[in-house]
Amino acid sequence: MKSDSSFKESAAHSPRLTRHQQAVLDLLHQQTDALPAQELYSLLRQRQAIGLATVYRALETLKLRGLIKSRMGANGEAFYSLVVSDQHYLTCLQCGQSFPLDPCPVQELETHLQPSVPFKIYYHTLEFFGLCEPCVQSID
Amino acid sequence: MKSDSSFKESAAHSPRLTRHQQAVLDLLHQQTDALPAQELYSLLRQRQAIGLATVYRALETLKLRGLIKSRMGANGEAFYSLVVSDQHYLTCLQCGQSFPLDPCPVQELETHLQPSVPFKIYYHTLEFFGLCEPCVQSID
DNA sequence: TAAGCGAATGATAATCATTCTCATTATACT
DNA sequence: AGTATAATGAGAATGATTATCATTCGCTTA
Ligand SMILES: [Mn+2]
Ligand SMILES: [Mn+2]
Ligand SMILES: [Zn+2]
Ligand SMILES: [Zn+2]
Repeated sequence: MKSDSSFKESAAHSPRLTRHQQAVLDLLHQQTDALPAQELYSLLRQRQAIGLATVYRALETLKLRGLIKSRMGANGEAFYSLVVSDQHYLTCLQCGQSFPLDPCPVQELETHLQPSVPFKIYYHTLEFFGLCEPCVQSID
Repeated sequence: MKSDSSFKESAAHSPRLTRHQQAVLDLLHQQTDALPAQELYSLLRQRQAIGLATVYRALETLKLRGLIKSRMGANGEAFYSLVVSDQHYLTCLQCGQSFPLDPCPVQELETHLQPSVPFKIYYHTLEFFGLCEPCVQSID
């Protein structure tokens, strides 16, 4: 059998992913950082014909299935990544720079929390905000 | 002396808050939940003349001073609240409903983290996403 | 107190990510 | 193949936020 670079979903009752939904998911598998929808759209267009609305709809579908997640950036754009990725940041309110933080400090918490709530948890967001060293000084 | 319902800022080097900035801060002191800028604008207008742009600028100023914080809602609108408030939610990806979660599970973590990073932490965001009980079933 | 000046304000236009519309096309099933 | 259903794409619409820019405010100084 020949190798298959796509990542198939094995969910029991969910309908199969469409070609475009699969393409979006595959693309996210190749990324190390979360990307905005518009950026994913540009990257996808380099390889195939696809509409922007379709990208947004695919992202919505994948998110409802618990395969990907999104975090809202400061300027109202959403950044998408795989649910399995688990990266958090310190973000400067002044210059906007983000500094990665690892490991995830709430992974264990989520595991403990899940059994105690009537809610199926897919993922979490966690971010710290403040001022980076250079910006703290430039405020004076 | 007569009582003063406003909340004065005692920062050492920061310029005094303007009348409108103070009004925004006072209004946030009266809220139990985070509110979007547009909503704060409506509430403020009931008591005084003020421009929408001024509300946004006041919120930005107050945030840079570490007095208030904001979290981005799913639809791209920011919700503002006092930094001292510390409330997190479980949010359903399907119906959008939010369920409060207390106490804050990372307050202690933030305290431990602060000394180990070259960054002045003002506040954090933490949110869990997934499906609420009714929505889990309606998915099938 | 009057003049001067930089910051703050407000009305409005511009921006821009996201969502909506609807006609067209692909897919699943008989 | 023929029909029902879902997906797609082009472009318009939406709506929160930001940028403009002329005016006003607050404060210092003569
Ligand atoms: Mn995490
Ligand atoms: Mn908290
Ligand atoms: Zn910074
Ligand atoms: Zn729900």
